[in-house]
Amino acid sequence: MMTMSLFEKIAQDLSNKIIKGDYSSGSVLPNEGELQKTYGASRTTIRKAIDILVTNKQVTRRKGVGLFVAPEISTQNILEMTGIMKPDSLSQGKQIFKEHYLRKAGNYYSQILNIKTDELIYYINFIQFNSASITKETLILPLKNFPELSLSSLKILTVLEMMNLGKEKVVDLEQELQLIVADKENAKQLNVRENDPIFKIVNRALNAKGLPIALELRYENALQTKYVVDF
Amino acid sequence: MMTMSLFEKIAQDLSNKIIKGDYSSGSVLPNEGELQKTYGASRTTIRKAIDILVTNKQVTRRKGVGLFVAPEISTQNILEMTGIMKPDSLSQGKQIFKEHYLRKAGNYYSQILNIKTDELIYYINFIQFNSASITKETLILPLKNFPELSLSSLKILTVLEMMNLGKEKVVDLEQELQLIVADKENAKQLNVRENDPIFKIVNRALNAKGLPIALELRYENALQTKYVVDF
DNA sequence: CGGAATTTGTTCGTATGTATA
DNA sequence: GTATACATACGAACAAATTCC
Repeated sequence: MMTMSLFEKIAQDLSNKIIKGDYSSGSVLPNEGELQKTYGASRTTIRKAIDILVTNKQVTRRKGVGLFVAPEISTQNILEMTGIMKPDSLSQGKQIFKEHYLRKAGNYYSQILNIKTDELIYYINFIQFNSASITKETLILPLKNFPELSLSSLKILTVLEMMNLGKEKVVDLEQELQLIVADKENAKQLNVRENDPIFKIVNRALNAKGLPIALELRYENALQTKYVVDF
Repeated sequence: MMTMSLFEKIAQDLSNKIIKGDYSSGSVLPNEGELQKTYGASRTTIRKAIDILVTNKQVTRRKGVGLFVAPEISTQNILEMTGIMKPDSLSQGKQIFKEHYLRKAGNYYSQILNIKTDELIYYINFIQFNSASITKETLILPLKNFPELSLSSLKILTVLEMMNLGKEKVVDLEQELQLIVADKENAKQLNVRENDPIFKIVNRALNAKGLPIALELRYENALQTKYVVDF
């Protein structure tokens, strides 16, 4: 029987603990210093052990922050990602009101929102910084549905609250979650490289008759986010 | 003919590449990890190869930083060290305006500057941080030569430009380059240990008559600087 | 907003055990 | 037996990102 080297044994042990659920999914692992004490090993050895787990996608590292269990994607996670539910830690993020303007719907949005191509829409861009990731949100609101919208008040509202400001109430939400690769613009705004995987989430807010009254686009770095899937 | 061992062959190959100029003088060599991949050898072997080059003074090592080609000292280097010429990479350094005050010349400076002991001089200290090293500059300007000096504007000026602000133009520069050991004060400011070797550069700015009108002292860590000489 | 503290990232320094020619 | 080569392991120094106060 081959004797395992120390760093392999530590990797094995940590892997078991993660599988057993000793460290809650999506939350922190002890930092390297703690692990050194726990296993009585040097930092080099600890890091080699974690290298294995990172390769196996069981653990993710974030410089200046710490080590994290890489969780599977779940219903809970999807709800948080799509903005239906916000985890406490995420709601602390700094939101920056990037830009907003009125424009004509054009072919693309007129189809989705079921309006004429020359109808006016509010086009609003947010960038949300969390400790974990950057999210870009684009909110598209047809002017006719939101005639009294005060753009200066947008900053403090969640997207859902905003949608409910309109003339018609949002009673349903159609959602679409896609894994796409970043184009040049997304790469810059989300601080990732081109062709890195990113999540695109489309929320269509519907009224009681099932007609669309608002559209929300969200982009989120798929690698840095805590929602990890296999690529 | 003896067959060379692997580490000797690697040393030979690296040496050739340095001589050929594949790695620019004073800049980085691939790190040990890269060299392991390049030569398909273990770290021990790579280190033995580099040991040879270090003994031959072709390479210097800096813990936590990397491997460097050890350049000879040259006219170019001396010009850069003395501040006559600034290499592009060095000019990016952060300069901190440490302290400045008016004081009497005293015996020491009165002799060098050919003024009376109780004449007033500006005494100005800079600390310059580069990624490679820390340089301390002391500038001594007799008040009578620089009556309209605005100390708040000093930060954005190079020492040479500053000297040319005075009543009398600098037409010549006497320079002296010494290798000394750090005293307590220098050790602290340059972030070296006491008795570490440091360069001391004295620049005497002279007017048309050959009389000194300003004095500049520069101290630089001789070990961390890219100008490498034998100790 | 700036500086100190924390944490991971990177790299060299050193030592030891093992296999092999 | 000795020199060579590889893998492992512990340290230290420096760098960069982030968080905290």
